[in-house]
Amino acid sequence: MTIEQKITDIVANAIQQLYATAIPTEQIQLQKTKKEFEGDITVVIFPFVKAARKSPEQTGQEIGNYLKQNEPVIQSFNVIKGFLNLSISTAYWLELLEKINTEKNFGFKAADESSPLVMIEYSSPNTNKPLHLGHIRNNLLGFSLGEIVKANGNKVVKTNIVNDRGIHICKSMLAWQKYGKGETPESSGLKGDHLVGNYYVLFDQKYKQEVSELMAKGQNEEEAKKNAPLMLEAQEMLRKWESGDKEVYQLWQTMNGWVYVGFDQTYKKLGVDFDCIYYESETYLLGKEKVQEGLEKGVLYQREDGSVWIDLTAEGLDEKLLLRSDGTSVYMTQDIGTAKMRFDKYPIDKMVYVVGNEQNYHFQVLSIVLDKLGFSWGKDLVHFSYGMVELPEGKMKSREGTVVDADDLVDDMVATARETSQELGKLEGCTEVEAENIARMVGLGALKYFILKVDPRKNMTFNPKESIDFNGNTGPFIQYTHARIKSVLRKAQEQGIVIPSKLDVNCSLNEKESGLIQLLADFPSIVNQAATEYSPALIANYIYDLVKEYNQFYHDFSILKEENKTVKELRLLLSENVAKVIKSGMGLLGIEVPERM
RNA sequence: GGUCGGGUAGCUCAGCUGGAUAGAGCAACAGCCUUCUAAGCUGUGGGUCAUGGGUUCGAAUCCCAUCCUGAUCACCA
Repeated sequence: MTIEQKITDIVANAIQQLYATAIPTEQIQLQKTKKEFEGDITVVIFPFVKAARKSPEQTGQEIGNYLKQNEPVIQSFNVIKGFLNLSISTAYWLELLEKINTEKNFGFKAADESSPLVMIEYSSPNTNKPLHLGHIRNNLLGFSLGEIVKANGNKVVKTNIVNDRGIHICKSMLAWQKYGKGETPESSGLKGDHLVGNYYVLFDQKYKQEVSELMAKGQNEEEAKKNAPLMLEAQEMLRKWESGDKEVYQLWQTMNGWVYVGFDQTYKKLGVDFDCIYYESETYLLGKEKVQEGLEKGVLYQREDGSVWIDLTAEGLDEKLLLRSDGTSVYMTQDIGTAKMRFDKYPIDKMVYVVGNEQNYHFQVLSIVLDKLGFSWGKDLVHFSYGMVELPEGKMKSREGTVVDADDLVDDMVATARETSQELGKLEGCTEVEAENIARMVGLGALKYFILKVDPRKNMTFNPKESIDFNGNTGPFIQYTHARIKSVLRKAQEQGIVIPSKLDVNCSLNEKESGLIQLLADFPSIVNQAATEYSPALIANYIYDLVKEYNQFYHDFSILKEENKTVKELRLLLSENVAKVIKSGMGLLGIEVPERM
């Protein structure tokens, strides 16, 4: 039972005793006491004044008195306006810290056999271009959500659906075939995904040329776009692919292979991974089957031209296409097939799709479609819908070359971290390998934290001209604090100090210390909230608060030079546990923390 | 036009299940290293919380309207 629950109960009793009124516990509002007032926990009195028929101040006094008499943990109180500020006893805080210290995975719940299985789909790249900043947000959010859901006692399966087929893939294949002169990653030294991406861009350029030529000859834009030879060729290529043309298929395999090697490097660099990867080329046919089933069941209907639709007007939505008139599949079809494949393999209790908010409508429809097709989890699938990453000028546009490449960005961040470390002379005495590993952690930490600290639902702005900060509310600031604590702990060990797990009950506590313990104690509920709200940002902001508070404490009080032994031990134990929570919290964001930096 | 988001300091963002004088960081300026890591700490300036109404003891937070902005409404993915 937490102190908050305890106080809530006693406040309810107090109101019952003092005013003979039963008050629902939801009406008992507790909050942390603001810094400028004395106390740790504050009870908001306003909701009770009606029952008390007294002024807020008087009511507060009466309830305060009752609490103090009936709960030894409450040491003193004061009432300011309608707020009852309670000071909690030192003994309570010390015990709380001891308890936190005993839990190695403090704040985390372990999953067992009977835990629900949550599948999280994220990343979901197209194989025609390299990953960019938008994908980075997706990948970081997906990975972090996985960690958070896991930490809340669920089994998690991370999955990825690779969009490896379709007209867009054929475009880069065609461009390579026509203009590539046999270029390979080996021959050019380019990363495979970048190489393929170049041909996708090239296709677009050549295609635009053709379109404008046709328009010059008198065709309107729509006609020209349809009739451009390159587009016709690409479509022909897709048909050949679908009919299993050997040459096309081989080209497709070769080029996708290049891309996968590139993606794997990027994923590895980002520190994200998957438990199972699906490929659209392997699932889209299954989707078609499932659509046929739906047709037979009468859930779907076929038009005269052979196209298959679902009518969602009863749900307030439109009619939605599931199969084209020529029998080829669309986006939705593939999702249905992938869903079936996953469902066959895993006992999925909850499915989470990490996909941008531009696809809100798609998932609204998908949920209903899956439900109608008989997937038990279809109805309450979660579309984790996150906002776009925008540049100061607006949306990133690959055709205009304004995309921020994922590999470049990570490399830049690591390089900046490396330079900063050198400038500050922080890594003297480290081996080159250690120094490089720290630069990697810090550079990546800066990028990851920058992205994850903002509310995922909101669009965010990234300014490539202003590099991501390393000071203030940033990943490196948090990592730095962790390194600092570790440094103190190392020194303590060198001095032969053994940090006790039991503290002297007579140990005194200053405000920073009790405040830190109180913050530490919040961690489990933050972890829980992050899962129910699907928000890594909550974790990020919490850790920042904790770290900010710790740095003030660190600045104001010395630890190893403290003369009072019990106080010194307390501060060490406190520091150790702050480091522990920093590390596990950052772990939930997929951010590593160094021992020194 | 329909549907769904978003509008908080010069900039990037917290706060949004209603509670005290709306918070951080960056940028600017001024301080703090013979003391456990200054990637830190302290201070100053900076706000009609888009606008107008409403509900309430109390509204950045809830409701309504308006304005601005984004996404979406494809036989694209």
